[in-house]
Amino acid sequence: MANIRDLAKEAGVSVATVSRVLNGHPYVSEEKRKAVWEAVEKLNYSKNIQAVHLAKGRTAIVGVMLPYIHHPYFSAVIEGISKEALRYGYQLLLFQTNYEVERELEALERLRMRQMDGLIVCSHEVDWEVFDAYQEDGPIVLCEQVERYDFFTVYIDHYQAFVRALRYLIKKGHRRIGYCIGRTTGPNSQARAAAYQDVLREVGALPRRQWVFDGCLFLEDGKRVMEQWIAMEERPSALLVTSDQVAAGIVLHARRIGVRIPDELAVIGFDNDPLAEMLGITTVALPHFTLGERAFRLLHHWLETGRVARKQEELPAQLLVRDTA
Amino acid sequence: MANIRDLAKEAGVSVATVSRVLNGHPYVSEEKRKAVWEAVEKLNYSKNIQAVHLAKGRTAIVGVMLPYIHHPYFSAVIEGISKEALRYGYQLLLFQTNYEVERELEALERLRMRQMDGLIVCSHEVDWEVFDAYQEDGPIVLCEQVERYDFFTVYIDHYQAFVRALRYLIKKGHRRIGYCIGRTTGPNSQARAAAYQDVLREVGALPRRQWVFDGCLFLEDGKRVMEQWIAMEERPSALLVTSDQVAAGIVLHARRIGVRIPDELAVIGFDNDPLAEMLGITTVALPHFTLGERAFRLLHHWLETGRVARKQEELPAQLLVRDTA
DNA sequence: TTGTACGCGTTATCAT
DNA sequence: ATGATAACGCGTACAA
Repeated sequence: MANIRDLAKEAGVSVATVSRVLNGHPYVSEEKRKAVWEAVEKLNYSKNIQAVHLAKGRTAIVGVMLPYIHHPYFSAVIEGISKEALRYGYQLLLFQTNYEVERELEALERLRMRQMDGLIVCSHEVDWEVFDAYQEDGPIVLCEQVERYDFFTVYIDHYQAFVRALRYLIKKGHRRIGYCIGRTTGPNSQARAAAYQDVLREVGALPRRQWVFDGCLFLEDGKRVMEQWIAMEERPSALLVTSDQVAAGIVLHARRIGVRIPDELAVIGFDNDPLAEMLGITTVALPHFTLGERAFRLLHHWLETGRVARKQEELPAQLLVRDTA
Repeated sequence: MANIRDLAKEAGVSVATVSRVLNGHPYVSEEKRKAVWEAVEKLNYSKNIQAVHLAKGRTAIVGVMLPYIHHPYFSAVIEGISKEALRYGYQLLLFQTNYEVERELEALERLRMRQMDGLIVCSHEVDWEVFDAYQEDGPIVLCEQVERYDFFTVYIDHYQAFVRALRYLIKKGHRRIGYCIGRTTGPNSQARAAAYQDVLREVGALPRRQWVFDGCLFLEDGKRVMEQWIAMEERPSALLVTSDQVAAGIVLHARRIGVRIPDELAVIGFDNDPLAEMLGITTVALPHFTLGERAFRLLHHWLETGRVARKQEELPAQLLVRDTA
């Protein structure tokens, strides 16, 4: 493949001039400019972007760390990131981790190796401490509320969102309340657990371990929850379900087996997935797409200017009352 | 940041030796090896991957071109690609195109600039001719059946899949048959259109333009289709719906407005989405995840060995009869 | 307006 | 086993 030196020879100019022409710099005579472009044409030249990256010390690539892609929540976040990245001429490098520590560390190492200019972490397993250690290698944006460390973050206040949904259920007269969650680790999950404890105690209701359903991510998990629920001696009368997919699974399976919702079981989902709207599921709308957008913008603004208005940004959640609670 | 020369100086060896140690080459004395690793530690050294890429002429990065991410079909394909990429130590660079020609060309230009070793095209708008022109710049895998050009392809025979579903409907006595599709352009869509024409004519039934519903991608589109259907003077008695999301939208809205399925309207979805299973939707199971896997493997095998068993691979589709047709 | 020369950080070849 | 040195291809400071 032809390189910049071949072009220079062909066009009868210096490599510096070639570079200037290629990058649209001023102070190049029209005839040399023309000669260079003709050489480009003739030699079928194309820039080697790797060399550009090396020479400039930046890549206009942003890494995206996330456990899996095939999930409405994460694919919405990426879509938001992607849209903004496109807009500002950045590219996205994907790091799927499956919540494996090994994978997460590898992504961080890539930041250290300067493969990308920054990293957006959608969700993770390793401790904040680890991320903190990598902050000197490049800007990192976390999609969660962080205490004790000084990170760039864009987040939803899951504690408050949970509190609001719980209070709503309590106002409706519920005291036996449980919830479904994707996993129990991770700050978002822990915030929810705390809210659950706090609010229930507040009204003298009993938080029960067996009313917390773990591993709830997909539609099928909702079916499983419903099967467990029906088999229980003491059933909760209401469930907070941190994914509308799961909530939909619950509602659909309930219909099938003749459990009346919300009379026998009230359900509040999270996300405001189109599926929740279609099924009339009461839900806490979460701005996932916007979360991705803002995460990218924060990173981008930092990369381009070296400063930001504020390092933390909170996004609102909103309870949408429909038919299931 | 410390570089390899700093290491050499610190360890009292040459850069060549440093490189050997860093890459685990043999023929290095134990003491020098130790000295180098100590220098790495002391100077907090990390490789610059951009320089590695430049020097080696390859990146172990694969590009993925797709219109959007936030859709069950595409996110399943990526998940398949991602899983295999992880396994073989490759990284994924995302090119979201929104089916805009401009974006697609940009992705191809990136291949030309050697930003990645190869490209997987999940779906696209531009003509095959364009892709053909870029084949010399790196291996390209298309996820569709291609005639007239010699591409790497992994595909589902959508013509046959459609034929089989249509024949099933006809055997059930349906003659007024329509279908829902994501878009009308693109080889997969055209194969389906051809199957529709061919099979209906075969039995003397009438293919009708107004029974072809375009722009059907998401759940909400199913609702829209149902509203259009109910408003029709002459309604089809059966619909092939090329996305289970849309099929679910149809089925759910039908329930709501009291349209009996399959009696008044038979529905066959595509994908075998969990939602289809939960709703008892008859569907044509399509191996999206596997498609992604195979696409990556094909590319990977070519990159590593320079040859493949065969450049084209067909994946099976299977009709799963449930309750809606 | 143009060219020379060096820097970016590695890898790889070729001596020794 | 080890070291000089030449690629890899581009950007740019500096000089002219």
